[in-house]
This record gives sequence, C-alpha cells and structure tokens, in this order.
Amino acid sequence: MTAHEQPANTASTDAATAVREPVKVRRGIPDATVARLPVYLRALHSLAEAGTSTISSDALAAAAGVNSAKVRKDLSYLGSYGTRGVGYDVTYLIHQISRELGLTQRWAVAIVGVGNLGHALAKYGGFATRGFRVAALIDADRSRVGEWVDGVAVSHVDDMAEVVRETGVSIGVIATPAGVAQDVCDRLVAAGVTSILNFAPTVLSVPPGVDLRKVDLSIELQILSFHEQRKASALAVLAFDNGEVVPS
Amino acid sequence: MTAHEQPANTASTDAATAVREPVKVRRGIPDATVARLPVYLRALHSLAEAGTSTISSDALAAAAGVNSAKVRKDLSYLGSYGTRGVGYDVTYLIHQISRELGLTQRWAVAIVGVGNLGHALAKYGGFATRGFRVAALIDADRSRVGEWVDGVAVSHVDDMAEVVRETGVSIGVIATPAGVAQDVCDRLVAAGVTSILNFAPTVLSVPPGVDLRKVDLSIELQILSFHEQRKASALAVLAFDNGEVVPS
DNA sequence: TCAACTTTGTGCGTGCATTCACAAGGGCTT
DNA sequence: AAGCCCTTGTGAATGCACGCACAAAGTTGA
Repeated sequence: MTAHEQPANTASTDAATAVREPVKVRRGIPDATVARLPVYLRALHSLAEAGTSTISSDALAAAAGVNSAKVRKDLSYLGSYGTRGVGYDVTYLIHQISRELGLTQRWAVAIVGVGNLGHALAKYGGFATRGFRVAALIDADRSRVGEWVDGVAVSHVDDMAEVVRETGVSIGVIATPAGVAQDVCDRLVAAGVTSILNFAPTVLSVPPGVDLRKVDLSIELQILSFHEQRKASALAVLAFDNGEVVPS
Repeated sequence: MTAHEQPANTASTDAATAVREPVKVRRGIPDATVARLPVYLRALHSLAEAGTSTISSDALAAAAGVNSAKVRKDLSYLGSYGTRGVGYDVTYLIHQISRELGLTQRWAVAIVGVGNLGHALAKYGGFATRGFRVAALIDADRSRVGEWVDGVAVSHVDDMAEVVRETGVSIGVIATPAGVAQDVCDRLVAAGVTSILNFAPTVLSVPPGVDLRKVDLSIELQILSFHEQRKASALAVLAFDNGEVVPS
C-alpha cells in the first residue's frame, strides 16, 4: 500500500532454519494478511473477555467481517495453530498474533503536532491499550511547550532528537499542518525514528529503511464521494430504466 | 481495501462494447485508481497555486509519490485528457478529476460523536476545503447538545433522523466509542445516510447499497509495529551474521 | 475400535493491479 | 514541410490476492 523501503534482502528471510533440508519460509507474510491480523486480534481480545476459549475460523471470520477461508489462510502464515475439528485456542492465538505483530513489547510513540488532532490522538485510549505508549509530545509552538496532556509534557521541536533518544521512541506520528510535515518527517528520521504514521495531507518521502504509512481523512471522504455519486447516477438510470442494469 | 457493498456490476466492463448503442461505460474505474485520484487532485491543486499550467505524467507521479505508468493508466480511465509531447493541462485535469470524484457538488457531512476526535474532525480544515461541509454534529451526551463547534450546533442523537433530513446529509462520520458504533451506524442508515466513514475501532456491518470505509489508528500503528519488529530482527541476524539463527 | 462428524490447512483457478515497453500522436525547429 | 524529439495511451506480461473446494486430521459417540 504505502511505501515500504525495505532493502532487497528479502531473500535472506529464507535462511532461518538451522539444517539444510526443509527451509520452510515462515517469513514473507503478505501485506494484506498483516493488515488483517490486528482486526483478528481485536476480535479475539473481545472474545477472550467474553469468556470464549476456542473459536472456529468461521466464527472468527464473522467477528472480523471477512471470509473464513481468508482467516484460515492468514493464520496459516503464522503456523499451524489450530486443531482440526475444534478450532483455535483464543488465548494462544492472541499470543501468537501479538508476537508476530511485535506487540509483546511496548513501543514508544512520539506525536508531533499538538493541535486538535494531536490532542485527540494523545488522549485516544486505543493507542495506549495494546503495545503502544505515548512517550513524547512535540510541537513547534513555544506557548504549548510545558503543557501536560494526559500525563505527558509537550516538548519543543528543536529538542526532538534529545527527546526521542531519551524516551526510546521508534515510531513517530505526524499531526502537523501539511506545510511543515516533510520537515518534521526529516527531523524524525534524523533523530532515529524508523516508522512514521502521517496524518498530514501531503505526500512524504523517507529514506530506505524507514516505513511510512498515511491516514488521510479527506481522501477517505473523497472516495466515499465517488461512490455516492455513482449511486446517485445509478438511481437516475434506474428511474429511466431501459432494463440494462443488473442490481443485486 | 475496505468493504464496498456495491453490486457486482464490475463484469459489465466488457459487456459494454456490445451491440448496444454507445452507453457511456467510462465507468468501471478500478478501486485502486479511485483511491489515488484524490492524491493526484491535491498535487494538481498545489501545482495550480504555484502557477504551473501543464504537467507531464512523470512530474505528477513524482508529486504524488507514485510511478508514472500508474499515473497515465489511472488518468486514461477518465478519458484522453493529455496532449502527447506536452502533458496534461493542470486546471482541466483538476476539473475532470473533481467531476469524476463527485466534488463539483458540496456533500453535507454529519459527524457523530463530539469527543476529542469528533472535535478535531469538526475543526479539521481539510474537510471543508474541497467538496465537503460539516452540516451536523451529533452526540448522545445531552450536556453537549447545544454547544457550538466551529459554527455548527451539536444535536442529540435522538434527533438524528430529523437533522439528517433537514441538512441533506448523505455522508456520516462515526467518531464514537466502539460500543455504540454499530447502533449509531444503524441509525444513520435508517435516517437515509448512504456512505459511512468509521473511526470507531470495531467492525461494522451495513446493508447493501451503503458504502462503508474505516480509518483505524491503532491498526495502522500495529502494521508499523510488525515492520519495525522485522527490521529489529533483521538487524540481529546481520549482527550475528552466522546464518544459524532460529527464530523463537 | 470404528464410523460419523467437524474443522483446519492448502492446492488451484480466477481476476485484479502493477509495471514494462513501445507505437501513435502532437509540438517545435529548421 | 519535414524530420526530430517528447509524452501519452495501451497491449501484454508478471505478480499478488481472493475464495472455492477438498483431503487431512482431529473429536465425539456408540
């Protein structure tokens, strides 16, 4: 989806098993699968809280809003963790997916830009709940520096390198205006951040080895607009109706 | 990516050049292309403001962060709007993409859930700038009802149907806690909303004919976590360099 | 112990998306 | 007007993802 500047050492991911024969390539999980694992994980957490101990691919698929074959294939990339005739053990599967996603450790996250969105992100419970910790808030406005948001003090952008180093941040979230986003991005990378989540409505470029993902509110709306318009014109066609359209 | 409950008329792409009269089946634009059009549009707006009048697919590709062949193929779905040897006319292309995305009209958007995130969305400039208007704010907390945010009054969720009808809302944004998101979603659909953008961390289901997209902050972070972990273990392998590493 | 039942794991066909590579088309210079 | 250069538009090849369908593997009950 977004850029992944992983170096071309993907071949080396094969050389994992000790002896020379089977070399089952456990790595190489498809991007589409990685994107769904968090969805499964959330459904499983919810099931575990409800007291469910095992679940079939069919039921998990329903909870995650996907197809059961997809669930089975996705989970098969992690290993054979199911029991035929029974299903998957919920807590064991939670453990395995968490491990695969790297959520057994708590990543320190820095949020840059403490405006409306940055505030909302800092207070957003979903961040802290599993695997992430807002370790730093950074802004360019000196009048905001020193302010406390949800237990974290706001630092100035000029101190970014120091703050990032001290708090062990490896993931940066950009919630600034578009105009300064690339500059902030460059500073984050220079400070040693290797994963960036960009909320600013602009295209960023990062050097190889740094992962970049984006969340763009207005793009999502525009995609909805496209389909909305299609529906509107489809209705117009149906109104005239010469019997060519095939609705479901 | 996310669910699109559009009927399965994608097959009609081929059956268009049949014996029938020239039905304008310029439709059938791939989802992946639709998702990129807003990116091109933003780059073009920026170029127009900078005074650029024509642009090549190569330059537009650079501005949008994609490959130039992709730009040409994407734009070719809209029609032949380029001039060989020259490139594309910026303002004309803006017009065509805007029209295709349905941005020549201003869609009325309702935001449900006026918490931190809802507030941030309501004040987010990017919404209003092009094609969208926050026409309603809706919350379940009566103590918030009547509050004004960025020129719009907060209404109670029980009045949703009325508000939606009066303001002509067709797109709903869900920024509520996960627990009530499906209920809110059902109410929006019942009120006549046909496109929904979900920020709540839960899987929603909608009836056919309603488009649903989701934005999930914690999922994006977890995907970054996955790659971050991969990078970390790749470094470990390089450090030992022995080739004898057995994961886990 | 065995047979019936349930559910996983996966081979395989299909369709979409990406990218390459190049002919067709248009402007520009001489 | 003619040739050169530039860029578009698109066939074709490749790769990825999805989902069907089924054998393998485990459980349950008699």
